[in-house]
Amino acid sequence: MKKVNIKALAQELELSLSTVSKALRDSHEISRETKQRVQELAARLNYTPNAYASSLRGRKSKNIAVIIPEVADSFFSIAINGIEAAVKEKGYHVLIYLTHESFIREQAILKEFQSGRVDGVLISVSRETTTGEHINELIAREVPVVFFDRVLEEVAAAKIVTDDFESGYNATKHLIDNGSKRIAYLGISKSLSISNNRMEGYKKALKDHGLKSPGSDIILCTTDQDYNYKAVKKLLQQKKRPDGIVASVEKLTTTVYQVCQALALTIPQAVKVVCFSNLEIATILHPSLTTITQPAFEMGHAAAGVLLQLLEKKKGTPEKTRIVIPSALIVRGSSKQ
Amino acid sequence: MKKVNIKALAQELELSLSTVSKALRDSHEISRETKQRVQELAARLNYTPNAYASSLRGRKSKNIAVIIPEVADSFFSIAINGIEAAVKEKGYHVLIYLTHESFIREQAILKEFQSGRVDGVLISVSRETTTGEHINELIAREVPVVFFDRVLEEVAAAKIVTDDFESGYNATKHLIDNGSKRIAYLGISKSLSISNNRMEGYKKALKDHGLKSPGSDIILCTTDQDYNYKAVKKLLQQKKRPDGIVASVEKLTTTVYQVCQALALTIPQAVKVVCFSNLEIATILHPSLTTITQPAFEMGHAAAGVLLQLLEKKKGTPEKTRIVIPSALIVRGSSKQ
DNA sequence: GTGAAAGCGCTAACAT
DNA sequence: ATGTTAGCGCTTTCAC
Repeated sequence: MKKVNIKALAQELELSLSTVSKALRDSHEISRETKQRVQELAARLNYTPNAYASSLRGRKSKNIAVIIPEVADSFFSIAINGIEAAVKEKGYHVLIYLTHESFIREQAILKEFQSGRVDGVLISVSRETTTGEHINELIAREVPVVFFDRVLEEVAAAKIVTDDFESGYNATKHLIDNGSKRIAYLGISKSLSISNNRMEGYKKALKDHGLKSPGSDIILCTTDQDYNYKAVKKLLQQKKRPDGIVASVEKLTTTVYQVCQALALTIPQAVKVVCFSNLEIATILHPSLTTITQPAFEMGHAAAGVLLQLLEKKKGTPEKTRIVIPSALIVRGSSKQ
Repeated sequence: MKKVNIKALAQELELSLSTVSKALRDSHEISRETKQRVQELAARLNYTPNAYASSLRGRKSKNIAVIIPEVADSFFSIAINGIEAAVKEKGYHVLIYLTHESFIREQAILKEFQSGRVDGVLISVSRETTTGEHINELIAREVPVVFFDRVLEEVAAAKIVTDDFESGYNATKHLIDNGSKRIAYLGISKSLSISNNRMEGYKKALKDHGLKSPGSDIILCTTDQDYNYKAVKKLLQQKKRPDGIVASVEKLTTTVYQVCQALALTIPQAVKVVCFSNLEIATILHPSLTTITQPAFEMGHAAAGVLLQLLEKKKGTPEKTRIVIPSALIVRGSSKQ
């Protein structure tokens, strides 16, 4: 099939390239009549402009990158829905990049954005990421970056987050209110903003209620589920074991339930559990799972919204918007008194 | 920051554009010495070629599109992992498009690919899709298309599928073997390949074992979870209700468990359940869920592999590869005798 | 109201 | 071994 580009249209209509181009973009300097002829033919031949040719001229590809640790995770997949919803209206396209929690990959991915593959970047950093050099470099090249969920405070860029500290606090307080005396915290990184903030909230709640947390009650989980299983098992096999668990990420739900089952510890009688999770299926677990549910869709949607604003405006000073969308504690069976 | 492009490099080194270009691509017609100088400077200035400029010349953007109904679904999100793994090595980038099960959106999305935004397309069609016109049009424009999971048989393109018929058969037979006498099937579309094939397997299994299925035992679920809940409830409230359920998609798991709980029907004693699902969490449901688990990662990986082959080869006749990767029946508590 | 021509960044055919 | 040039498809001055 011969390709239909502006040149083809122009020849067919016996007009010049520029007239056709202008007509297609509905320029006021083209007569109504000509516009109509052009647009009609374009529709008939199913003309679609070559996005990257315009990109080359105007240095905007209408592509944005979304960099996340993982897709197979309800928070991130729902966030993508939000991003897509916001972006679609404005005609942008979404490129997905997975770091699999590796800083090296994150760097390599960002490197590719230095010459116009995408107009802007939405990122939730890997759990290994401790420095923002790679991101600053991108910003220096005038590629707008917006963080969502997992942010790097040291980088001056817009950030969309949830109230991690408060959520950690609330989750912990909820367990205390329901009778837990010794509460463990399952985190995923020493450096990650969300994990840390949630942990600080946890510590504050303990402190406010006169409870102490032996260092051994805080566990950093890894991407290796076997390792996590063993670590949690060890935690719950102690003579004086915790009677409450705050799990800071969804992936740990299965681990906690499995370990409890293996050790014949009944939830919530022996151990009460709250998990940060967006899994719809939490309702049908046994017992149903008390969760801190993050506004995943809204966060994705807001992050994309801010990025689009940055993109459509003239790129003045990098905006330092900060939006906080609260999470909700949804009480279910796993934390019952 | 001033942009570093080939021209900048050339000026700095006092070489011509083409020499630099060739040196960067490690051409044999450039002296070792020059190559070294060029590559050194490029590294130092952090030069990244503008992908879309090369795209314009060579009409390949190194972008591929993945079109799926939904990301917040374990099958599709795991499939994306497989796609990403296959594609990354070869330096391709992944654009994600969600149809939300709408045919109209699917058409609109494909339309955008007619002029080089992506080099190739991986698609799992929406449940509303019954015709392949939009896809054929793309193929006519020489954009390679590979189907995975949800295919359209009428379109001549490569297809990566799982053994849906056999899986439907096995799931049903498994329930029969475990004592179910009346088995319902929850599908999602009259036209969709997977739902149909699974249903045909279900019907065949019933027939082979001398069981009949009143038409009312086959329910087509929608994207409206409330509707589904009511439909399944109605199904199980009948005087002579089914004692087995084959649910053809993951989203229906929650519905089935909730309805059973609401009606005080114990799984598996009152109703046995098998669900097509890749949810890791199936193991900790109560009872744990018997599943048909699809090779999601492998299917995504294989589909991307075939597409890359199509892309790297000369685009001769559109290959009609068909790869079938079997699913596995994983027996757990929900179907116990 | 329409057209000619330059140029976005890069590559490849064609000199030298 | 290195350089010159044309052109990918499109937009945008700048002429007419």
